[in-house]
Amino acid sequence: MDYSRDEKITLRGGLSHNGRPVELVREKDGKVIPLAIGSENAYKKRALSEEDIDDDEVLRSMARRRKSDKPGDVLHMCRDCKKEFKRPCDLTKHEKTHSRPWKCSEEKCKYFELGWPTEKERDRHVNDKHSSAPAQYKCLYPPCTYASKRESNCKQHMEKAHGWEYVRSKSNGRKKSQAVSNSPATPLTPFLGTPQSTALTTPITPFMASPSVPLINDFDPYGFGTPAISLHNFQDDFRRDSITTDGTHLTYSSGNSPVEPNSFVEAAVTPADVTIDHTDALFPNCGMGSNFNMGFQQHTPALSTDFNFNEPMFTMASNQTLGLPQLSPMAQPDLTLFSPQMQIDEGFGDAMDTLDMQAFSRPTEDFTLFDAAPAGNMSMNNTANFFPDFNQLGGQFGNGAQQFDNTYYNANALETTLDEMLGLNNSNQQ
DNA sequence: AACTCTGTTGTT
DNA sequence: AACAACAGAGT
Repeated sequence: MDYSRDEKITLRGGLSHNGRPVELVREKDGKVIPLAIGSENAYKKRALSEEDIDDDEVLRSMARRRKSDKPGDVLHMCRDCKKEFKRPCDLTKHEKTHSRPWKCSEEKCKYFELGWPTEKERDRHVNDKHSSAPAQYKCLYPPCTYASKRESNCKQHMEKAHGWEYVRSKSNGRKKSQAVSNSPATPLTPFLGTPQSTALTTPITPFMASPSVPLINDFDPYGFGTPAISLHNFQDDFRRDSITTDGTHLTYSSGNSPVEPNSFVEAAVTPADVTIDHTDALFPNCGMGSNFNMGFQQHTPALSTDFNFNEPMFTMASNQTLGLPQLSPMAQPDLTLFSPQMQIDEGFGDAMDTLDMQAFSRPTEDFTLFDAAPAGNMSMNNTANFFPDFNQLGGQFGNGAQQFDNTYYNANALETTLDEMLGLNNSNQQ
């Protein structure tokens, strides 16, 4: 390695300075570059067998800096591979790709020694390689039979193979397109249709939607079609921690992967531009885990005028009406533990009386739905009111005061909708 | 700062 | 094309 005259080699750090051992660094052009320390963890780029990165790689890495990075930004450099990160926590995360502390439990597996950078990756690996019944994410465009153990791959498949367009819940640094944020035109273009929920497409799903269930007109700009709802066993721990929609779909996702075949309520939704992201508001302390979130994201302004709150927001297939939003194509992974009695033309009674209700059988108290709350906030203390069928059957939610964040939606409008919904439950079952 | 989700990109 | 690994960014 050549060093020019404008460089200097110095000792930096030390436990009293930055908590790290003193290291030899090279300073050049205002940059501080740690010198190689003979680490056994020298960064191997993706392929673990690849050779150590060379100077070209360092330059490429530098070139990848974003334009938005200001010159004064303090970058945090990995001592092993010299990669830089804007946030310390990103460096911390990156360093895990060297230490790989999460080990596979299978002794014969190479990842028993090697490990994974994150628990999630380790779990995903176990699902991929060592699970006797790995979770599967299925393509929801019938009759496509694609399935993947990876949710992201399934999503990618549906986007590429079927033109599925959905609004990301995170921009990941990319600017949201106008179409997403403001214009109804693009997201509502009905071109390719929208994948149906798992309940509609997977043979294993017992709760098939009735083809005769009418669309909810104003909520079906995609021709999304028959709403359906599935009630899967609530057994094991409930580890999904979010349900989101993107204007077209609701999506469950899991806080831990792989997900055991948990059960959950699943439904197809008419694609109102609604994002559910604060499930705690609907399921306070009902045994689904404290991180189970569902909430509402307000309709995009341009679409709001089309939002007909006089129409039922949620419905379900069969003869049931549950106050549940319909779900998304990604309401996955595949759930293999279905109760045989969960048939479409049966009520919930049989199933709900048994283990399916266990998750709802927490102690509870009665509350008033939308009890006196400050304007703009809805305190929703009796979640069971959202699920009168459950309630009638003896299912109960735990109590817990939750609030919707009214920055996400128009509280009055939603309340109106919910009133309609509840009214529908009482008098308009299909 | 950890966790989470998602996009990008390398590898198979 | 699909799988896999990891980084960027939001919560």
